Order: sequence, then C-alpha cells, then structure tokens
Amino acid sequence: MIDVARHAGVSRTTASYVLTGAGRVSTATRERVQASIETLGYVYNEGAASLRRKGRTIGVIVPNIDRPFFGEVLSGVESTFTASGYMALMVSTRDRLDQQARLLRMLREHQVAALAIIPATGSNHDLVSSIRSWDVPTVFLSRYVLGATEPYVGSDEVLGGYLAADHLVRAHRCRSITYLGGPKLGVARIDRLTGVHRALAESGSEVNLVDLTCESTVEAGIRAGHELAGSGLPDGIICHNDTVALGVARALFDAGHAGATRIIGYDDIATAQASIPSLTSVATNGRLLGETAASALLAVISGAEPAVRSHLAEPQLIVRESCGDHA
Amino acid sequence: MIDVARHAGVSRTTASYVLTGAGRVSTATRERVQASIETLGYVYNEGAASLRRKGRTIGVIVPNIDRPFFGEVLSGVESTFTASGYMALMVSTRDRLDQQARLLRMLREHQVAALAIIPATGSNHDLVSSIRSWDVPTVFLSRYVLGATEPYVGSDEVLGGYLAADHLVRAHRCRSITYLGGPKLGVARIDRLTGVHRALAESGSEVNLVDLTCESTVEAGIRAGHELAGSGLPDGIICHNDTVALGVARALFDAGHAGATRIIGYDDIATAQASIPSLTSVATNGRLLGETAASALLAVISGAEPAVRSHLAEPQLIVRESCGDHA
DNA sequence: TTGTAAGCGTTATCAG
DNA sequence: CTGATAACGCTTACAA
Repeated sequence: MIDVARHAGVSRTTASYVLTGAGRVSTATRERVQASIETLGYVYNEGAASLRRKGRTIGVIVPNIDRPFFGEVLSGVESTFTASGYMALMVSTRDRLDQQARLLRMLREHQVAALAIIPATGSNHDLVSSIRSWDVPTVFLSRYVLGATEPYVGSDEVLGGYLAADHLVRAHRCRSITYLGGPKLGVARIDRLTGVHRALAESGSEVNLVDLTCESTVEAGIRAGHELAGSGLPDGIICHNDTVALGVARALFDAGHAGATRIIGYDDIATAQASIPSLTSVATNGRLLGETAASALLAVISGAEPAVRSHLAEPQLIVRESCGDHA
Repeated sequence: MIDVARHAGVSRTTASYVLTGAGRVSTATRERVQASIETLGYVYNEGAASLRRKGRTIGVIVPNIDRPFFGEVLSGVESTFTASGYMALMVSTRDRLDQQARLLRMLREHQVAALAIIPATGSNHDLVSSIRSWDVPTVFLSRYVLGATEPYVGSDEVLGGYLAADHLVRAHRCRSITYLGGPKLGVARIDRLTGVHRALAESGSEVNLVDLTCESTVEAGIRAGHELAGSGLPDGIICHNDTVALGVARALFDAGHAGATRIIGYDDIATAQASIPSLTSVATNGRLLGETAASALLAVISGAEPAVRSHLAEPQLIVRESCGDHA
C-alpha cells in the first residue's frame, strides 16, 4: 500500500482512505490512487487490516454440510454474507460434540467476527458458556440450546409436528401414528412431538402414538421401513426428515405395502415433489432461515446490539400424494 | 502472548515456540507455559500469525453450495482441511462468471493459502490467467478449464457417458437416446456426449441421439419430461444429474408413461436408491473427489510442489430399476 | 535453551 | 486533505 501511495504521490493515510471509503478525499486524488492501484496490481490485505479493526470473516458451524436441508441453510447464509463483503468460514461437526468443541476453538483462533451455529445434538450449557466467555456475536440456527439467551432463528417445530399430526388425524382419521427418526434427545424432535401430542389431544379421539429413533439417512429409513412392515404398520408415519421418509416409502413398497399407510416428511427438500408417490412434507424453507440468521448477525456486528431478537418461522404443510391425498 | 510469556517467566520467543511446536524447548518450561496459557485463557491469534508466515485458510469455490453433489464434494474437502488444521473459506458462484470473479478477488484479499475451485460454467482462460497472476496453489475440481495446466481432480466423464449409453444400447437395445440437461457448453456435458457417441459407434447399430439442455433442478426436469412425453419418447434418456432424472421420471409418470422408457441419472445421490422406481445412475463419489483434491492441495502447500498431478476417478454405473432392470 | 529486535500490512490518532 | 507515528499479535534470524 505504501507503494501505491508513493506512486500516486499521496500519503499512506490517504491511500487507506480511498481503499476503505472512510475519510474525505477529493475526487481527483481518489481517481489517481485508483489508477495506481490498478497499474501496480495492488490487492488489499484483509488479514493485515483485521489486526487493527474488526475482521470480516464469520464462523458457520453445521452438523453436516452435505445434508440437503443444511445445504439450503448454508446457501442462504453464505450468499447473505458475501453480499455484504463478509466471508463464511464453514465447518461441519458431523453432529459430534468433540468435533464441535475443536472447531469452535479453531474459529476462535481465526478471530471470526461472529458465529452462526446449528449446534450438534446434545449441546448443552457447556457450549453456551464457552461461547459467552469468548464474547462473540452469536446466533443459534435451526436448533436451540436450552437455557441460551442468544438470538435464535429457526422454525416453529411444535407447529410443524402439529400440522403433520393434525392432518393425519383429521383428514385421514388415523388411529395409530408413528414418529420416526431424528436424534432421540434433539430439541427439534421433542418439540415436534409435543406438537403431535397437542394435535392428538385436540382431535378428541384415541390415537396410539409410537416414537422411534433412527439416523437421518436413506439407509436408516429403509431399515426402519422394513421393521415397521414386519411389526405391523401404523395408519400414518411422520418422519423426522424427507430423506428418511423416502427410505421408508421405498422399504414399504418393497415389502408390498405401497400406499398402505400415510407418510409425511419434513423440510420439503427439492426432490420431495418428484418422488412417486410425491412426498407430503412440512416445509421449513432452510434458505430463508439461513438468510435471516445471517442478516441478524450482520445487524449485530454493525452495532445494533440490542435490536436482535429470536425469530420463529412458520412451517407449512405441503400436502401431496404420500399421505393419501392423490392429486 | 506477551502476558503468557511474562506469567510463565519466559521470553516471547519461547512462548511462541511452545505454541507452534517449533524450536527446542525443555519439557519443564513447555509445561509451565502451557499452564500459563490455561490459567490466562490465552487464545492463539491465527490472523496475526498469518501476517508473518503463510496462512492456514484455503479458498473453496463451488457453483452451488446446496446442490447434493456439490454438498458431497464440499463435505470431503472440508473434513480433510480441518483435519489438518486448515479452514475452508467456502463460497458459491451460482454458476455465474461475474460472481466468480468477485469472489475470487475477495478470497485473494483474504490471503487464502490455496484454492480449490469448481469453475463456473463458461470459465475460460481469463480465469486461469487471473489465478496464475495471483500465484496461489490451485486445484480444479470436478470441472476443468481448457488450456489450464494446474492439477485437476475429477471423474472420467467420457467413461461415464460411455457406461450409460453402452448399457442402454447393449443391454436394452435402445435405438433412440436423449441426453438431457446440463449447461450447453459445460465440459462435463461435452465429454459425456463423446462417451455416448463412442458407445453408439461401438455398438454398430443405428442409434438416434438427441441432445437437450436444461437447468439442473427438479422443476426443469419435470418440464423437460412433459415436453418429451409430448414429442414422442426416446427408448432411453441419460440425464445430466439425478435431480433432473427424478423430475423427468415424475413427469413421465404423470403423463401416463411410467416405465415407458429407460432413465439413467448421474452422480448417484443418496436418495437415488430410494426413488420408485429406483434410479439407475452413474456414481462419481463426490466426497472422495473432495478429499482427494484437498489432500493434493495440502501436499502442494507442504512444499511437494512438483508431485501433484491430475487425478481422474472412474465412475461406476449403478444399475437399478429406472432403466428397466427390475430387481 | 532463551532473549533481542526487526518486520508483516494495515488502521487510527493527531497535529498540520 | 496530508504526514508522522504508534499500535495490532505474532514469527524468526541472530546473538547470547
């Protein structure tokens, strides 16, 4: 930069001013500096700058970068950040607490200016206090941690569970429902189940609810489907996400039970509409969630400290064929 | 760090040595320093360190962070990097050249130590020379740029096209084949088509090949499927990726042409096996691709300059039901 | 094994 | 609007 200044015949200060847009510089000199930058092929050193002022990189922690829903969230986060000149340092915990702790430390050493995190399953107050002691603007995304007071951007899981169960019970008169998938102790899972219970209670009818856990993969969905087929099918199945829903549907088809029960997925990933039968799903718009969280974070960074509040998006039930409503 | 040194009763140099593992420090003092670090709650400042030595963040550019295949690649890249103490600055170009240029510049300003890039469609020598003038270790990933000499990690697209077409022609005696999807000028697309042509030539039989373009979304696949249904179905369809394949399959089903033609997808994403009918697909193992590229980059960074070479993985045809082979 | 001191490229302050 | 000058937190010869 000192070269640029010299080449343009100005002081380092002035050069810095035109680079950052701060301070008042005459249009004439500004253009002269710009020209020097161009001919010298100078490129701004963000790293060096970060040594003085606040950096422009933001940490993003997700459980699994390659799961469709998280991919959507990430794309929203990333585009919002880069649109404002920030860059996202994204890492994936594989939903493991030890990895999460390690990555958190790495991000801290990298001086990220803020943190957006989808906490790994089982995250507790240790995570929160670790972040607090660090004192970095943070937003929890898509999953919250009990007892945390930092802003949270997610969707209303209770409502999601309610919508799914309500549809099965009211529109299809299901008398037995299975909730399938998700980590046993995940907050999303627990909330959705309370939504389910609420819907059942409201319906007034006697409904038998079974609660099953499984990994969030197609394979796990397939296995679960076969077990279900063997042990007697419920009237309806609410899956923790679309991926396992598709696996279940496939397994039931293979077991000769195609269309024998209603299946509802969660997240409404892109391919849900294409599956045969098309998948009824609770849509949560991950991309929007990501954008919202990123915007909130940017706002905090820009000094609007107290303005940030939590945000709960309303999920929407997209009714398709897999729950028995044939288009 | 100066505080740590003081607290431990050593010089900054020594403190630095134990932090980085460089230099020789007696076990006694090392432990003393570690203790001070602990009690003082000191955290290493990677940004400051990068001002002197090479940084430990690596730029990763992809066209679309939320497309399943790229998600797989990214997860491979990310886990390999973080396992070695590097962090990935990931950005998504939305497959647009202007975005790509902008993001490239941002990454440069952030002093990334290396670059892994899936170039946006239409990238040409401008991209290459821009990267060269920058002089940063680079690996092209999954898509190459004509005339680039930097290492490339991808899969053998010609072979992939060949496998798909060969199966349709030899196993199913298809006499008319449509290649559907992908950006018109994408290198992957062109290569796969030469593979297709090769298979047709080898078969010796007269085959009518139609070449159609579409966006890589479910919706585009559905539209294309309806058009195909309207204008007469070919004996077999090779889709540019699984997402459009699923869309096509759905559209044909809706148009009353279920099972009327053979469909082959590409990438073998997780849900391909669960679809009904299950999707025959050319598997490319994106995760492994990502890991390979990341390892190559790490090797270059570690000084093994000349050792890096291109790597072409062999895709594999996973035969399932959508091409007429019922399990 | 430890200490000294010179950078790395930027920003910020403050007096011209 | 410009010029010095002091940080920012760390690495790394070189010397002791």
